[in-house]
Amino acid sequence: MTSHPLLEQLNDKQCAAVGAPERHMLVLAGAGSGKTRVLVHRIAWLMQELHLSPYSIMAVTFTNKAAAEMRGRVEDLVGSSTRAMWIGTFHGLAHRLLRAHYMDVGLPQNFQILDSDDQQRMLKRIMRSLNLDEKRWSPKQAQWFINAKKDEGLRPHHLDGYDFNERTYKEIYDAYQVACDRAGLVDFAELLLRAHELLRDNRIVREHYQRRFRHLLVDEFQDTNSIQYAWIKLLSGAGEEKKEHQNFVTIVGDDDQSIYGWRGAKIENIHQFNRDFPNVETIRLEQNYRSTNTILSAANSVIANNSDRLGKELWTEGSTGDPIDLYAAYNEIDEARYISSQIEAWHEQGNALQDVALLYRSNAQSRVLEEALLHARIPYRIYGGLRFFDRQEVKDALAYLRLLANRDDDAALERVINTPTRGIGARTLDIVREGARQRGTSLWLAAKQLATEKVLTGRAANAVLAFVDLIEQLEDETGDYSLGRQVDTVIKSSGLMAMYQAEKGEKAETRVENLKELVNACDNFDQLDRPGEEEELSPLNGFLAHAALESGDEQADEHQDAVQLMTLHSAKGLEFPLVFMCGVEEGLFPSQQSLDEAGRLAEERRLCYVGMTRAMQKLVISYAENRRVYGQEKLHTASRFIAEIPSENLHHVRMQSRRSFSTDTPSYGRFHTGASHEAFEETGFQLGQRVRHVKFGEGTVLNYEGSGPQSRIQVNFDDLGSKWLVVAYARLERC
DNA sequence: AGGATATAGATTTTT
DNA sequence: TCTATATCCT
Repeated sequence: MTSHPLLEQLNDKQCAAVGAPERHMLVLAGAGSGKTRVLVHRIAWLMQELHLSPYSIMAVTFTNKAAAEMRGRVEDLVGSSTRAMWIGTFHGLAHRLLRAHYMDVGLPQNFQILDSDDQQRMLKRIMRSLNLDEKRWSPKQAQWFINAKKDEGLRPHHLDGYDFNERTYKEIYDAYQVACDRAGLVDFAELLLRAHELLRDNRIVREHYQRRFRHLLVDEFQDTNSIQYAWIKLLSGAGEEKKEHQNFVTIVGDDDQSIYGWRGAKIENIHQFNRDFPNVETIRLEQNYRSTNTILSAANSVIANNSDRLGKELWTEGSTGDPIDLYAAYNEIDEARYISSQIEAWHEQGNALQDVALLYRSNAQSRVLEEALLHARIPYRIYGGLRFFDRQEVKDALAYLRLLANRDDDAALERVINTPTRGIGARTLDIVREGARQRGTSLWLAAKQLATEKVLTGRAANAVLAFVDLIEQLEDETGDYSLGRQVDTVIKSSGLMAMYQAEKGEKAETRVENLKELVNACDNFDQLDRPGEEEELSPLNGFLAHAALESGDEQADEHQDAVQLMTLHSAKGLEFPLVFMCGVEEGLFPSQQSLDEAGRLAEERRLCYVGMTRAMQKLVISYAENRRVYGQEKLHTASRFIAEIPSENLHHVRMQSRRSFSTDTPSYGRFHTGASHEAFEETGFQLGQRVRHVKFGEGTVLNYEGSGPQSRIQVNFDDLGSKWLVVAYARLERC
């Protein structure tokens, strides 16, 4: 292949993928192998070399962030607009399809999207109305059930309902769907399912898109669920007879980084792809441009313990690098302190804090880490908190807007009919709900009718009518306002702003700020600036869709130099020079629950692989031998994943560095107040160490008091439980 | 309507 | 142990 500007600075494998002739392709892209680069260059190649119009290309991702990055990089590369290209998330593109064909799928033009919080509230109401035993059936489980079925492409009538549980869930699913349909509401799973049904059942629509999209590219393919895969298959026309058009699908993914099986991702889709699509060329990207050799060989060794892999081994031309530090902490506080001391050392050597990531298995672990960072005055940022459009006050405001856009939106009405309180209590609402149920109408209409027909009387009727008036008047008044001004008026006239202003405390102040920020966001919301949104959609509906589908990840002050804290899951796709993997203990990572179910352990191991391969220069793994879990002190052992790392790649950190324990705040921490750690270590024992007693047998050092030979030491004996002993007399042996 | 008290439940997350 | 929510009071 002769050199081409698009192929410069790519390795052979990358070139093969970018410059391939038109065909189905499976790109197995290992961590840090330049996956996005390949995708972006491939799209540019299709346009520049194969002279394809951007109109005929669709690229699908899972997150908005990935979609935005891809579009930006393609535009930089080709230097022209990619507006006609469909680049987006599965949900975003499905939404687009439904908007364009709302009549074909039986939705009102102004249908709205329910996020998972809305969905849960909706289910709660429905389950109440079905008079289900609330002890036995929870909205959470019902939500899980329904979404799982939708992800499998199943409607209530597909369920046989043989067992009692399923029969009840089926009933809930049914009632929920009826309620959503009546209110013009679509949940996330429904977006995908409805779009799938549209393509499946409507030949004209399907063929239109098949003709249009000659090339389909799917990122993070290992995370696709059944309905997403079915979607791709339909769009590509795979397996269909007599086609006058030929479509090509490129999937990019890494089976070793599939960590979302628990929410329906089907790793098997990668295998299935080879069966469903003819003449697939598989290209492996195994050269890693991120990590040191040490980190890669450790990660390779760990993942090698999984079976059924497509097979891939990362390598690098880079240096060996430092060994992986392994710190066996006495407890979680010790672990956090060790980490913060290491970060201080890193920072003092002139390195940036934002280059450091602390990764943990579960969110609950962040608290202790935060305390230690706070104490050491190290700034930090936690990834994946509550997002802007998910905040209570913002959702309240949006619910008013939704009601303006669509009076039938029962979920929105329920949320704000008495927020702020306007004398419409539970009793009145019950009557309205019942009325709506009997008449088969929306809550809005029922409320209005019941109040006018004097079914509701006195104060209740007046309150309901006042609410009805408020909404109708708001629509009249703000109908031709700019979006920002409209929202501003709604927030003020509804009394929302006043309600939050009346509350006191820091929390209330932020809420007021957030409401103002929402007005700001509306002012800055420019639909014309949004590629792929050229279909007619009112500014209000455009903004509501934006809020539901892109709930706004980036928080403020992200430019401050700060350590990043996040779960292993949210670290996927990111990289950091220095990475700490914390709490690498049996029962925590792999998690206890994953040990019970087949296949889950392998996913935990992939998660470990993902975590390790985030590190560029240095990886530090730590675990605590004692950890408080739900208030209970528990003994933990090192995770099996640690034993899967070759010992030549590991460096066992034996002792605390001196400075890490020079803390002068005695109240900090639960243990060893008074004596210093160093003084204790003079006794020859360490916290967490295994010891043997002539009579009591073997045990682990838990705690100590005092220093020198007179110090007392607490040992948790394997057979007898914990005992306090005086070091000088106990004649303990190390073992 | 709001404040105090009981009780369950507690991986992982994007859209 | 901590938290979110449900229920019970006033």
